[in-house]
Amino acid sequence: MELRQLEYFLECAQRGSLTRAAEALYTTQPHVSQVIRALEQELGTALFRRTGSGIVLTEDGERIRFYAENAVKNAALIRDTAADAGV
Amino acid sequence: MELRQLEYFLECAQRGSLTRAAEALYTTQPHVSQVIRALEQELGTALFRRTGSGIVLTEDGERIRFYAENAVKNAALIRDTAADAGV
DNA sequence: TCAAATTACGGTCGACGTAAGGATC
DNA sequence: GATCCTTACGTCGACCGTAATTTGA
Repeated sequence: MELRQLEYFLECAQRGSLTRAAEALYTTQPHVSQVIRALEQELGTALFRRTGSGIVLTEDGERIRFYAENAVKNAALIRDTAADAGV
Repeated sequence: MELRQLEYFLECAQRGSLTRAAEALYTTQPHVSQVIRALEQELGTALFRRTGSGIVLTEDGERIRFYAENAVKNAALIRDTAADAGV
């Protein structure tokens, strides 16, 4: 598991679409699909249900979302702390 | 920034030595050195002071440590949540 | 049938190891 | 001079993009 995967996951969860997430992340939709799928395989559970017109969080996905946000937020705090220290 | 870098950082901080951290992480000491250095460059600040007989956290390093622990802990919670869901 | 996701595949860049080179006590 | 960290360098695998295929309303 890596932070980038979690960032991709959160963007997908927020937008409800791999295509929109890919745009927001400045990458391609197949790539987002690969990253999410790798995360699901690593965790051994589906995070989204594919609906044919987008994606919807599964229960597992919703449970994980909070922790993913925390992890990403703490990474941001690290960057902020380092930036403040540099000033 | 990636979780693996933060895990390396925490192990180094805890052991006070790149060599010991490398053993604990099942990798080589030059690799740990590279990872830490890349993190320091990305953050634009030194996290450790090199003493010739090990390493010591700088003030910036100490400030960041707490957030790194939080990020890694939340990643662990994600794994736990997924594992419980699988049961 | 059409939009959205998946699979296949290839190039390139980074992760990681080995070997050699400083630095500090 | 022994021990620790750093630099240099090579290889192999992963990341990410393009193209083709599949899926579901």
